[in-house]
Amino acid sequence: MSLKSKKQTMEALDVIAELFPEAECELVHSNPFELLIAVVLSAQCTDALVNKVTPQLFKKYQKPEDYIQVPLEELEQDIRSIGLFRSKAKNIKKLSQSLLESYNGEVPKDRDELIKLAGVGRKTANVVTSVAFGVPAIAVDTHVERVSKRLGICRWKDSVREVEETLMKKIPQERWSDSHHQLIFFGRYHCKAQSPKCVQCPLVDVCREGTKRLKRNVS
DNA sequence: AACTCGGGGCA
DNA sequence: TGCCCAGAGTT
Repeated sequence: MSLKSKKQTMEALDVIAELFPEAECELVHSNPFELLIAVVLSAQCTDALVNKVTPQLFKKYQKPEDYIQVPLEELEQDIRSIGLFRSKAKNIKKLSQSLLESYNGEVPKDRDELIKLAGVGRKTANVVTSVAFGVPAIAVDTHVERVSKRLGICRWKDSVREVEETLMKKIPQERWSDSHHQLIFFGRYHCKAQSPKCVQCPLVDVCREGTKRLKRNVS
């Protein structure tokens, strides 16, 4: 099966953009440091869950120093209602330490620097650079990966890195950030992992799974 | 490449 | 009440 061309990819993305024209980062934050913490917290849990703890959290902790000074158990307690809180608390303390030691307590704008921080991987680094600093980037999370594969924008067997590279090749740079958010919204609310809304999907005929699902009478 | 980590949310 | 969701780190 041949890969979808640039033109076909952009046609599909235009349809998605029409469905979610207002798509943007859903993590509540008011500066790059808060965003970084929010994205680290959001690993393996939903943005909605993170948004429940961050208002109180950001009131209590504003600077890297605040996270360094607090006992680990207390920070764990403050984020207990979201998953993986132990490792996340440890990572936030480590990350804050690195920020102070190597970056004067500021969040670095360079993706390769961000990725060195504890708890920060490709996805987190891309979100922070693009949302906080306006650097064009495509962060590949499970939604982006699933949608890209179902629509044939990339190959089934592609790694996260390959998905990212393919998307960057097929999408003009000025649309990276918008498309990234629109793909996430499309995956989260429409092209869901288990129960995608194929019946009302404008892209069924393009999709590798859609028509099969409809024939099996799966909505 | 496969496995682990830990909760909330929803059927 | 048990299944589904969601990245980074480790081996």
